[in-house]
Parts: sequence; C-alpha cells; structure tokens
Amino acid sequence: MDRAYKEVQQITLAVDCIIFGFNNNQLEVLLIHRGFEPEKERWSLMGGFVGNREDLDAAAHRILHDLSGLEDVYMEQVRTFGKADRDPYERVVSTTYSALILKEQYKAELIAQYRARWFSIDDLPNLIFDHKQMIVSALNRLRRRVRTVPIVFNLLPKKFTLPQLQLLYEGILGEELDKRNFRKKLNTMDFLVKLDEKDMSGSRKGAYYYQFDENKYNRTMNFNI
Amino acid sequence: MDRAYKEVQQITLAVDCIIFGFNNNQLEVLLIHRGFEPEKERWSLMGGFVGNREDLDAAAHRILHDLSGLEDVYMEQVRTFGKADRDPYERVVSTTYSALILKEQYKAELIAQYRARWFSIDDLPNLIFDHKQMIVSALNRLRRRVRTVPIVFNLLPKKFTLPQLQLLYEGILGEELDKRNFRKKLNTMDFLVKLDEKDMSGSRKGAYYYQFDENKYNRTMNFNI
DNA sequence: CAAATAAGTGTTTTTATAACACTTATAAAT
DNA sequence: ATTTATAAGTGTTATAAAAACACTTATTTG
Repeated sequence: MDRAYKEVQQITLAVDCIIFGFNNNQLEVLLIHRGFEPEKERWSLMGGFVGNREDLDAAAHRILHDLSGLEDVYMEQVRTFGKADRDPYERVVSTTYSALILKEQYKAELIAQYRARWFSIDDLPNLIFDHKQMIVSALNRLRRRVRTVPIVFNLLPKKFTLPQLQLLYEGILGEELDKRNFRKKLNTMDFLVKLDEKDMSGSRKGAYYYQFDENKYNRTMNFNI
Repeated sequence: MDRAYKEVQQITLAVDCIIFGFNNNQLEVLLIHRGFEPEKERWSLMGGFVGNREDLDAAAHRILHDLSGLEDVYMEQVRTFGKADRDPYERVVSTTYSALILKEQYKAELIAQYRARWFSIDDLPNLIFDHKQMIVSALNRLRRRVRTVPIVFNLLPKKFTLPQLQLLYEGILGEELDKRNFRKKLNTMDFLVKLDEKDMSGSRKGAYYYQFDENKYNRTMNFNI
C-alpha cells in the first residue's frame, strides 16, 4: 500500500469494551477468561484490533457484536491507553469504549464460547495489562454521565419499577439515594409513563411498572439526577 | 521486529495538540500554516506521529515541546479521532491533547519558524481534516473542566488581577459573569492571596494583584466556579 | 384477621445560585 | 487645586435547588 507519511512507524491499534450490566442490585462488568495466548487463563476485557480501513467506532461495534451478539448498543468512547509497555508482548495502543447492556440480551451460548462471566464492579478478579484501570475510568465516566443523560434505561427491561430504577442508580453511583427526593425529581422531569400493571415479585404491595418515553424526553432533553 | 499478534494490521498513530492561549480578552488557539505537503499552505493543529516505543502522553509532550519550546505544560487527553477517511492521504488515527499556555512563554522565533498564528476561537480559519471538530471537542471539555479544576492559572502570569481573571473566565465560557458573585465565590474558596501591589495599567484606580496559592488549594481541593 | 413488608407520598430546612446599585481610588484635564 | 472620567471594589435580598425527614397503604402469609 502507498504511504503518504513514509518515514512514520505504525502501531497496532486495539479497542477494549467495558460492558456494563446490572443484576442483584449490583453493577457488573462482562469479562472473558482467556483460553488463548498471550495471558492464557487470565481475565480480560473484550477487545480486538482495529482494521486498517475500519472506523474506530465501527471497530468497537464490530468487536462488541462478535463477542456478545448484540447490535445497536449504546456505546461511548472513554479514553485511549497508550503507555509503551502496557502490553508486554507488543506495542498496542488501545481505545476503550463503554457499553450498557441488558444482561438477558446477552446470548448464553456466547458466555460458554468465550468462557465469559459477569463480575460485580466491587469484586473484580485480577485482570491483564491495564484493564483494571480501564474499568475504573469507564466507571468514573459512567457515574458522571448517568446523572445528565438517560442511558440507564439500557440496563433495564422496557417495563421497570421505580424501586428497580433507584437501586440501579444506587448501584452505579455507589451511594444511597433518598426515595422521596429521587421520585420527586423523576416526576418533575416528566418522561416516565406509569402503567397500571404491577410487579408483584418484590413485595406484597407490588410496585407499579413504568416506561421511559423517549419522545417526551426529546421534547425537553432535560435530565438531571 | 517480533510481532506477538502477527495477523494484525498496523496503523499510523498521531497526536494533535490544541494549544489554548488568552489575549485581548479572547481565548485563542495556536495554529500552524503548513509549509509542507500534504495540505501545504493550509492551517492545522500542531501534531506529530507517535513513536513505536513512545508513551502516548510522552508523544504529546514531545510534540508540544518541539513546536512550542515549552516543557512541563499542563496537558490533558481529550479524545481519539478514528474515522477511516479522516486523513485522505493515509489511514491515521489521532489522539488529541489540550494544553493551556501563557502566550508570552511561547517563543517568537518558533512562530516564525512554523509560520504559526494565534486565532480567536470565534474566528477560526479553514482547517485541514477534522481539526475544526477537534478544537470544538477540546473547547467543550475545557469549558467543563475550568469550572471544577484550577487550570486557568496556566493562562495567567503569576500575579494577576481579579478583573483579568474574570475576563479570562468569560472568554473561555463565552458568557458574562456577575462581578460580585464571581468574587464572592473566589473568596469562600480561599486559595487566592491578595498582594498589596496594584496593577495601574488598566484603570485609574488600579486593581490589586493576586496569586494562586497551590498549597491552600490542596488543603481543600474545593473548586467550583 | 393479625402481622409483616416493601411501596408510596409532602413538607420543611438548608444551601447554592442569581439579581441587583452604589461608593471609592486614582489619573488626566482644566 | 479642583473637577471629571473610569474601572475597581463591595453586601443584601430573592429565587431555586438539594437535603433531611416519618408516616400511611396495599397486599401476602400465617
């Protein structure tokens, strides 16, 4: 191939995906148990290499799709890790992307195929390279973003209850929220639709289901938790 | 060289620096008039390529130093631009870093050497590739950051006046601030030291000089404009 | 029908932000 | 010397946002 900048060295470029899910009132990350070299039998993020004619964003989506079967997932670039020795085997610069998925959408057979597992963010295994740091920075970003952008609904089924939503926020933010203040805010923002169906599984009284109404949200784009 | 991931394509990796300065109550960006191909005679950010054994952050500092003569500059990674066709000559992925420098520290001979020029952010020339977008995203980040981290002092001399500081904030944020509220906030945060020397150049009354006291700031790390 | 349990609901207090106008120190002009 | 012009400096009130706080209700189970 022709090279316009001939003297310049080239570098292997990777994408690593921090895939967040939610379960048992805990924020979780999907990790794979590497059945291949290098670093065989250790845990790592889902990653892959960027093709020479491939957009960086597209590479992230392709890798996520290959490793999770998911398409059309909300994903954001986090940051690029470029220490020369971050991968001891070869110089690899890696850009991280973070995705929020509903765990049930993740295909069980892929879990088996990649020997993947969900880990609570409070209880991560030893990870290869700088993957721990990558998760930390993605989590920090997530904690900032969830307060101003309605992305948490990617982690919940279409119908969810307010206690569920609150537990999700508490799980992500790592702090407890006041039930009344939380609901008051949601109410004033006015993008949740109350159904007249109840989830009876979590309590005797039952909790009403709600849905996120994207159109209502788009009218104001006002979001602040 | 040995390659651990043999089948993987490699990509040219660049760093582009968005160097902000402040003058005439305006936030400015340093651009170079390219005297070389490709895109000769057009304006661009200061950039360069990442060496194969070089940390990404180090590359950013090296490039900044080469093109500005500056060392020990406060610099932050902004984001990575990776569209396959962003550089029409060759596939180049570029990570942007943003720096804030005091214009007077920038060596005049380098301005000549690189045919560089400061441009007000409200009046940018046509730029190559996606450099306009890069400036926009760095500016957005800067606007968020200046409110919670004391980085503006990089754009001011050691001794500065409160009117100067306020004009700087107004220039960065692109909005006017209330003088009394602005000063009240600074006062409660308590990291500025008032000198008993006045700057008489801007008014008849003269404005007291202040200094940023990093130790005082570090005690509370409380910053919010 | 009593007990247990999580869901649901408003008001008050506190804190932060926003709005607002006059006095003062000095240099320059007369 | 006196006046004039100019930007620097200074507090209070009003409004909005965030935080603190406790009881009632619907339903299941024993």
